[in-house]
Amino acid sequence: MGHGVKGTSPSAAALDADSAVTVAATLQALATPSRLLMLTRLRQGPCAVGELAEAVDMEQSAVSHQLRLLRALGLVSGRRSGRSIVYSLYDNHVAQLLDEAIYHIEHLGLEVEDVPTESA
Amino acid sequence: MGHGVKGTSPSAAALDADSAVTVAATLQALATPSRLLMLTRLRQGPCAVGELAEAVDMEQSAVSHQLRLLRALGLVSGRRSGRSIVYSLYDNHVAQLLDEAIYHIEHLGLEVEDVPTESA
DNA sequence: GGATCATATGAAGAGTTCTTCAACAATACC
DNA sequence: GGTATTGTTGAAGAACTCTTCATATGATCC
Repeated sequence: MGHGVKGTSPSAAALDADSAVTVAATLQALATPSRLLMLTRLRQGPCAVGELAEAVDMEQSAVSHQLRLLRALGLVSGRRSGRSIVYSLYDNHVAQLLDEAIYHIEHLGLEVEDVPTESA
Repeated sequence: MGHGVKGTSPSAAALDADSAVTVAATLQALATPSRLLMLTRLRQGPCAVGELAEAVDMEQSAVSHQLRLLRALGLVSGRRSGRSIVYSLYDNHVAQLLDEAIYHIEHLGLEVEDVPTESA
């Protein structure tokens, strides 16, 4: 069936209102196709801005704006190298977060189910 | 330090534009404090709408609207029980996604770092 | 120094999203 | 049946997000 959660397992996530805000802000960063593409590209290895823009097919300016967001959240970091600036994922937590998010989501009970409240 | 990604590890997440949209949509569902609180509450066990509203301190109507979204994405499901409707996380992928997201994010290089592009 | 390349930044507009309020629906109780 | 309870739904507005265009900064090359 693919349904039903085991109940409160040991590592159940608990969250106070404050952490919720922080966590939400970070997840927001992964919640856009453009950023997700940028991040998965970076997950494969460091990459300069222009290159990145091409890889994900966005304007360079747009990429730069998004990079700023990602930087502010501590998800990526950039180092200048000659004229370009090379970005990478900040650390392995970011890489794993990405991997796991994608993995779980692709194994979910495939989107779009809207029957509001049907009784058997 | 706490920096640097090992490069392309075996399970590197790859994503085409289409999946990116799907994944982003789902992550969007986790990217709001209200929904995050609702989900972590549900992660502890099933719960009726009213109860949930109280638990996360939101208006019932607001909760209902968000539940609809979560339902549409296949993250939660509701079963009528008498007058109330009891919601639960849809399956373990959802629970794990939540746990892992929270875990990784709480172990990230703590938010807000804005130095745009510093050279060494 | 002046031109050029690579990136960042600011402002503005279109499009979304979240919440609230008011009304509606389904169930239970008497 | 009528009334109370519990949830859902729709409309409307405020707030926020993403992209684009134009311009600015910093580094390199001649």
